[in-house]
Amino acid sequence: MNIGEASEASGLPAKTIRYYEEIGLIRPRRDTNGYRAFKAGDVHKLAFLARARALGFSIEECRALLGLYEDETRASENVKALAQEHLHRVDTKIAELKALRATLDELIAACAGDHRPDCPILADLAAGNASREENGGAN
Amino acid sequence: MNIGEASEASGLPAKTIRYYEEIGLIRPRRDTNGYRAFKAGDVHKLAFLARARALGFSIEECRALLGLYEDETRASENVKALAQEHLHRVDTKIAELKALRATLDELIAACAGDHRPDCPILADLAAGNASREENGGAN
DNA sequence: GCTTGACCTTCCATCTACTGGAAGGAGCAT
DNA sequence: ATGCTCCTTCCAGTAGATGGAAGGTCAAGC
Repeated sequence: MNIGEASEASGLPAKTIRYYEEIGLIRPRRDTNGYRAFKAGDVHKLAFLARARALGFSIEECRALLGLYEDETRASENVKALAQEHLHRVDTKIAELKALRATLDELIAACAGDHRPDCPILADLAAGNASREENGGAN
Repeated sequence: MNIGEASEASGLPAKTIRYYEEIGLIRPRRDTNGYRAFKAGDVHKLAFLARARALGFSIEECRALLGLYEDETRASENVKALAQEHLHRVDTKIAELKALRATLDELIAACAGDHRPDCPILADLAAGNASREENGGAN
Protein backbone atom coordinates (compact mmCIF):
# COMPACT_ATOMS: atom_id res chain seq x y z
CA MET A 1 0.00 0.00 0.00
CA ASN A 2 1.47 3.33 -1.09
CA ILE A 3 1.11 6.57 0.78
CA GLY A 4 -1.83 7.70 -1.35
CA GLU A 5 -3.91 4.72 -0.39
CA ALA A 6 -2.79 4.94 3.24
CA SER A 7 -3.88 8.57 3.20
CA GLU A 8 -7.25 7.62 1.77
CA ALA A 9 -7.71 4.80 4.27
CA SER A 10 -6.64 6.76 7.36
CA GLY A 11 -8.10 10.11 6.45
CA LEU A 12 -4.76 11.83 6.98
CA PRO A 13 -3.04 13.90 4.26
CA ALA A 14 0.05 12.28 2.77
CA LYS A 15 2.09 15.24 4.00
CA THR A 16 0.96 14.56 7.53
CA ILE A 17 1.79 10.88 7.25
CA ARG A 18 5.33 11.71 6.13
CA TYR A 19 5.57 14.11 9.03
CA TYR A 20 4.42 11.43 11.47
CA GLU A 21 7.09 9.12 10.15
CA GLU A 22 9.68 11.88 10.49
CA ILE A 23 8.85 12.35 14.17
CA GLY A 24 8.82 8.61 14.76
CA LEU A 25 5.13 7.91 15.29
CA ILE A 26 5.11 5.26 12.57
CA ARG A 27 7.81 3.30 10.77
CA PRO A 28 6.52 1.90 7.49
CA ARG A 29 8.78 -0.42 5.48
CA ARG A 30 10.15 0.72 2.16
CA ASP A 31 9.75 -0.97 -1.20
CA THR A 32 12.83 -1.45 -3.37
CA ASN A 33 11.87 1.70 -5.30
CA GLY A 34 12.00 3.76 -2.13
CA TYR A 35 8.24 4.12 -1.84
CA ARG A 36 6.76 3.69 1.63
CA ALA A 37 4.91 0.37 1.97
CA PHE A 38 2.07 0.58 4.48
CA LYS A 39 0.72 -2.57 6.08
CA ALA A 40 -2.73 -2.84 7.67
CA GLY A 41 -1.15 -2.26 11.07
CA ASP A 42 0.40 1.00 9.91
CA VAL A 43 -2.89 2.25 8.57
CA HIS A 44 -4.54 1.23 11.80
CA LYS A 45 -2.05 3.31 13.74
CA LEU A 46 -2.60 6.25 11.44
CA ALA A 47 -6.34 6.09 11.99
CA PHE A 48 -5.70 5.87 15.73
CA LEU A 49 -3.57 8.99 15.50
CA ALA A 50 -6.15 10.80 13.40
CA ARG A 51 -8.83 10.08 15.98
CA ALA A 52 -6.65 11.01 18.94
CA ARG A 53 -5.60 14.27 17.28
CA ALA A 54 -9.23 15.05 16.48
CA LEU A 55 -9.95 14.69 20.19
CA GLY A 56 -7.32 17.32 20.81
CA PHE A 57 -4.53 15.20 22.27
CA SER A 58 -1.11 16.66 21.57
CA ILE A 59 1.39 14.78 19.45
CA GLU A 60 3.34 13.73 22.52
CA GLU A 61 0.16 12.49 24.17
CA CYS A 62 -0.65 10.59 21.00
CA ARG A 63 2.79 9.03 21.16
CA ALA A 64 2.11 7.94 24.73
CA LEU A 65 -1.37 6.68 23.86
CA LEU A 66 -0.02 4.71 20.94
CA GLY A 67 2.60 3.21 23.24
CA LEU A 68 -0.07 2.19 25.72
CA TYR A 69 -2.23 0.87 22.91
CA GLU A 70 0.54 -1.43 21.82
CA ASP A 71 1.51 -2.45 25.30
CA GLU A 72 -0.57 -5.50 26.20
CA THR A 73 0.49 -5.21 29.82
CA ARG A 74 -0.70 -1.62 30.19
CA ALA A 75 -2.86 -0.52 33.10
CA SER A 76 -5.98 1.35 32.01
CA GLU A 77 -5.38 3.86 34.80
CA ASN A 78 -2.50 5.27 32.81
CA VAL A 79 -4.71 5.87 29.81
CA LYS A 80 -7.42 7.33 31.97
CA ALA A 81 -4.99 9.68 33.66
CA LEU A 82 -3.84 11.02 30.31
CA ALA A 83 -7.42 11.53 29.19
CA GLN A 84 -8.37 13.24 32.44
CA GLU A 85 -5.45 15.60 32.20
CA HIS A 86 -6.55 16.48 28.71
CA LEU A 87 -10.16 16.91 29.79
CA HIS A 88 -9.01 19.30 32.45
CA ARG A 89 -7.17 21.38 29.90
CA VAL A 90 -10.22 21.42 27.67
CA ASP A 91 -12.39 22.56 30.57
CA THR A 92 -9.96 25.34 31.37
CA LYS A 93 -9.94 26.45 27.76
CA ILE A 94 -13.73 26.41 27.57
CA ALA A 95 -13.97 28.52 30.72
CA GLU A 96 -11.48 31.02 29.32
CA LEU A 97 -13.32 31.29 26.05
CA LYS A 98 -16.65 31.73 27.79
CA ALA A 99 -15.33 34.59 29.91
CA LEU A 100 -13.86 36.16 26.83
CA ARG A 101 -17.07 35.63 24.93
CA ALA A 102 -19.07 37.38 27.64
CA THR A 103 -16.80 40.41 27.49
CA LEU A 104 -16.93 40.58 23.72
CA ASP A 105 -20.67 40.26 23.79
CA GLU A 106 -21.05 43.15 26.21
CA LEU A 107 -18.78 45.36 24.22
CA ILE A 108 -20.55 44.58 20.99
CA ALA A 109 -23.93 45.25 22.55
CA ALA A 110 -22.70 48.63 23.78
CA CYS A 111 -21.40 49.70 20.39
CA ALA A 112 -23.78 51.58 18.12
CA GLY A 113 -22.07 50.26 15.03
CA ASP A 114 -22.90 53.22 12.87
CA HIS A 115 -21.01 55.87 10.93
CA ARG A 116 -19.94 57.78 14.03
CA PRO A 117 -16.48 57.33 15.53
CA ASP A 118 -17.56 56.85 19.16
CA CYS A 119 -16.93 53.26 20.12
CA PRO A 120 -17.10 51.54 23.52
CA ILE A 121 -15.08 48.63 22.15
CA LEU A 122 -12.07 50.82 21.42
CA ALA A 123 -12.65 52.70 24.67
CA ASP A 124 -12.46 49.43 26.59
CA LEU A 125 -9.34 48.27 24.81
CA ALA A 126 -7.68 51.59 25.48
CA ALA A 127 -8.67 51.57 29.14
CA GLY A 128 -7.37 48.04 29.64
CA ASN A 129 -10.52 47.51 31.64
CA ALA A 130 -10.39 44.03 33.17
CA SER A 131 -13.33 44.62 35.49
CA ARG A 132 -15.81 43.10 33.08
CA GLU A 133 -14.32 39.69 33.73
CA GLU A 134 -14.53 40.24 37.47
CA ASN A 135 -18.08 41.40 37.90
CA GLY A 136 -20.65 41.79 35.16
CA GLY A 137 -21.14 38.74 33.03
CA ALA A 138 -21.49 35.56 34.98
CA ASN A 139 -20.35 32.86 32.62
CA MET B 1 11.33 55.44 29.11
CA ASN B 2 13.35 52.32 28.39
CA ILE B 3 11.91 48.99 27.37
CA GLY B 4 11.99 47.66 30.93
CA GLU B 5 9.72 50.38 32.21
CA ALA B 6 7.49 50.13 29.15
CA SER B 7 7.21 46.43 29.83
CA GLU B 8 6.29 47.09 33.44
CA ALA B 9 3.77 49.75 32.48
CA SER B 10 2.09 47.81 29.68
CA GLY B 11 2.25 44.35 31.19
CA LEU B 12 3.94 42.95 28.09
CA PRO B 13 7.32 41.17 28.22
CA ALA B 14 10.19 43.13 26.70
CA LYS B 15 10.64 40.33 24.17
CA THR B 16 7.09 40.78 23.02
CA ILE B 17 7.47 44.53 22.73
CA ARG B 18 10.52 44.09 20.52
CA TYR B 19 8.55 41.61 18.48
CA TYR B 20 5.67 44.07 18.09
CA GLU B 21 8.10 46.67 16.87
CA GLU B 22 9.60 44.19 14.43
CA ILE B 23 6.21 43.51 12.87
CA GLY B 24 5.39 47.20 12.77
CA LEU B 25 2.72 47.52 15.45
CA ILE B 26 4.68 50.24 17.24
CA ARG B 27 7.55 52.51 16.27
CA PRO B 28 9.30 53.92 19.33
CA ARG B 29 12.02 56.51 18.84
CA ARG B 30 15.61 55.63 19.63
CA ASP B 31 17.94 57.37 22.04
CA THR B 32 21.45 58.22 20.89
CA ASN B 33 22.71 55.08 22.59
CA GLY B 34 20.40 52.92 20.51
CA TYR B 35 17.99 52.21 23.35
CA ARG B 36 14.29 52.36 22.50
CA ALA B 37 12.66 55.47 23.98
CA PHE B 38 8.98 54.91 24.75
CA LYS B 39 6.63 57.86 25.07
CA ALA B 40 3.32 57.72 26.91
CA GLY B 41 1.54 57.19 23.59
CA ASP B 42 3.66 54.13 22.85
CA VAL B 43 2.93 52.62 26.22
CA HIS B 44 -0.74 53.34 25.69
CA LYS B 45 -0.64 51.47 22.41
CA LEU B 46 1.15 48.57 24.03
CA ALA B 47 -1.52 48.33 26.71
CA PHE B 48 -4.17 48.49 23.99
CA LEU B 49 -2.47 45.60 22.22
CA ALA B 50 -2.13 43.60 25.42
CA ARG B 51 -5.84 43.97 26.09
CA ALA B 52 -6.85 43.15 22.51
CA ARG B 53 -4.61 40.08 22.46
CA ALA B 54 -6.04 38.97 25.80
CA LEU B 55 -9.47 39.14 24.19
CA GLY B 56 -8.19 36.77 21.54
CA PHE B 57 -7.90 39.13 18.58
CA SER B 58 -5.21 38.04 16.15
CA ILE B 59 -2.20 40.22 15.52
CA GLU B 60 -3.62 41.35 12.21
CA GLU B 61 -6.93 42.21 13.85
CA CYS B 62 -5.01 44.12 16.50
CA ARG B 63 -3.26 46.02 13.76
CA ALA B 64 -6.63 46.92 12.26
CA LEU B 65 -8.10 47.86 15.64
CA LEU B 66 -5.11 50.04 16.41
CA GLY B 67 -5.56 51.71 13.04
CA LEU B 68 -9.21 52.38 13.79
CA TYR B 69 -8.33 53.58 17.26
CA GLU B 70 -6.02 56.19 15.83
CA ASP B 71 -8.35 57.19 13.06
CA GLU B 72 -10.55 59.97 14.39
CA THR B 73 -12.83 59.69 11.38
CA ARG B 74 -13.52 55.97 11.87
CA ALA B 75 -17.03 54.55 11.80
CA SER B 76 -17.82 52.41 14.83
CA GLU B 77 -19.52 49.90 12.54
CA ASN B 78 -16.09 48.85 11.31
CA VAL B 79 -14.92 48.12 14.83
CA LYS B 80 -18.15 46.34 15.66
CA ALA B 81 -17.85 44.17 12.55
CA LEU B 82 -14.36 43.07 13.53
CA ALA B 83 -15.53 42.23 17.03
CA GLN B 84 -18.56 40.33 15.77
CA GLU B 85 -16.44 38.28 13.42
CA HIS B 86 -14.20 37.42 16.31
CA LEU B 87 -17.14 36.60 18.56
CA HIS B 88 -18.40 34.21 15.93
CA ARG B 89 -15.07 32.43 15.82
CA VAL B 90 -15.04 32.18 19.60
CA ASP B 91 -18.52 30.69 19.57
CA THR B 92 -17.48 28.14 17.00
CA LYS B 93 -14.45 27.21 19.04
CA ILE B 94 -16.49 26.85 22.21
CA ALA B 95 -18.96 24.56 20.44
CA GLU B 96 -16.12 22.40 19.12
CA LEU B 97 -14.54 22.14 22.52
CA LYS B 98 -17.84 21.27 24.16
CA ALA B 99 -18.47 18.43 21.72
CA LEU B 100 -14.97 17.18 22.27
CA ARG B 101 -15.37 17.50 26.00
CA ALA B 102 -18.54 15.42 25.93
CA THR B 103 -16.78 12.62 24.07
CA LEU B 104 -13.80 12.68 26.40
CA ASP B 105 -16.08 12.65 29.38
CA GLU B 106 -17.97 9.58 28.16
CA LEU B 107 -14.79 7.72 27.42
CA ILE B 108 -13.31 8.54 30.79
CA ALA B 109 -16.49 7.48 32.57
CA ALA B 110 -16.41 4.16 30.74
CA CYS B 111 -12.81 3.41 31.67
CA ALA B 112 -12.21 1.48 34.86
CA GLY B 113 -8.86 3.13 35.38
CA ASP B 114 -7.32 0.23 37.23
CA HIS B 115 -4.37 -2.11 36.77
CA ARG B 116 -6.02 -4.12 33.98
CA PRO B 117 -5.25 -3.45 30.32
CA ASP B 118 -8.85 -3.28 29.05
CA CYS B 119 -9.61 0.28 28.11
CA PRO B 120 -12.63 1.77 26.30
CA ILE B 121 -10.63 4.90 25.58
CA LEU B 122 -8.06 3.04 23.53
CA ALA B 123 -10.82 0.92 21.99
CA ASP B 124 -12.57 4.06 20.80
CA LEU B 125 -9.43 5.59 19.40
CA ALA B 126 -8.65 2.39 17.56
CA ALA B 127 -12.17 2.13 16.16
CA GLY B 128 -12.15 5.72 14.98
CA ASN B 129 -15.66 5.88 16.35
CA ALA B 130 -17.16 9.25 15.47
CA SER B 131 -20.72 8.31 16.42
CA ARG B 132 -20.42 9.76 19.87
CA GLU B 133 -20.39 13.22 18.41
CA GLU B 134 -23.47 12.44 16.32
CA ASN B 135 -25.78 10.88 18.87
CA GLY B 136 -25.06 10.38 22.54
CA GLY B 137 -23.93 13.46 24.36
CA ALA B 138 -26.03 16.46 23.65
CA ASN B 139 -23.74 19.41 24.09
C1' DG C 1 40.53 53.87 36.55
C1' DC C 2 38.49 49.49 36.87
C1' DT C 3 35.25 46.14 37.83
C1' DT C 4 30.65 44.51 38.74
C1' DG C 5 25.98 44.09 37.67
C1' DA C 6 21.81 45.46 35.63
C1' DC C 7 20.03 46.76 31.56
C1' DC C 8 20.01 47.25 26.70
C1' DT C 9 21.05 45.75 21.69
C1' DT C 10 20.78 42.33 17.58
C1' DC C 11 20.51 37.88 15.68
C1' DC C 12 19.47 33.13 15.50
C1' DA C 13 17.07 29.03 17.11
C1' DT C 14 13.05 26.81 19.00
C1' DC C 15 8.22 25.66 19.93
C1' DT C 16 3.32 23.13 17.67
C1' DA C 17 1.72 20.63 13.98
C1' DC C 18 1.68 20.82 10.00
C1' DT C 19 1.43 22.72 4.89
C1' DG C 20 3.21 24.31 0.32
C1' DG C 21 6.20 23.96 -3.27
C1' DA C 22 10.35 22.89 -5.96
C1' DA C 23 13.18 19.44 -8.16
C1' DG C 24 13.51 15.04 -9.60
C1' DG C 25 12.71 9.65 -9.72
C1' DA C 26 9.22 5.61 -10.72
C1' DG C 27 5.50 3.40 -13.07
C1' DC C 28 2.19 2.86 -16.51
C1' DA C 29 -0.38 3.87 -20.85
C1' DT C 30 -0.04 5.27 -25.52
C1' DA D 1 9.48 8.55 -26.54
C1' DT D 2 5.99 11.11 -24.34
C1' DG D 3 2.80 12.24 -21.03
C1' DC D 4 0.60 11.71 -16.71
C1' DT D 5 0.24 10.52 -12.06
C1' DC D 6 2.33 9.17 -8.02
C1' DC D 7 6.22 9.00 -5.28
C1' DT D 8 10.70 10.88 -3.11
C1' DT D 9 13.51 14.50 -0.37
C1' DC D 10 14.46 19.01 1.13
C1' DC D 11 13.58 23.77 2.26
C1' DA D 12 10.60 27.43 3.71
C1' DG D 13 6.71 29.34 5.94
C1' DT D 14 2.63 29.72 9.15
C1' DA D 15 1.27 32.39 14.46
C1' DG D 16 3.07 34.46 18.12
C1' DA D 17 6.04 34.59 20.63
C1' DT D 18 10.15 32.84 23.69
C1' DG D 19 15.08 31.49 24.96
C1' DG D 20 19.68 32.29 24.64
C1' DA D 21 24.22 33.87 22.91
C1' DA D 22 27.35 37.68 22.10
C1' DG D 23 28.17 42.08 22.98
C1' DG D 24 27.29 47.42 23.98
C1' DT D 25 25.86 50.97 27.91
C1' DC D 26 25.42 52.95 32.26
C1' DA D 27 25.61 53.96 37.14
C1' DA D 28 27.69 52.51 41.51
C1' DG D 29 31.43 51.24 44.35
C1' DC D 30 36.34 50.88 45.54
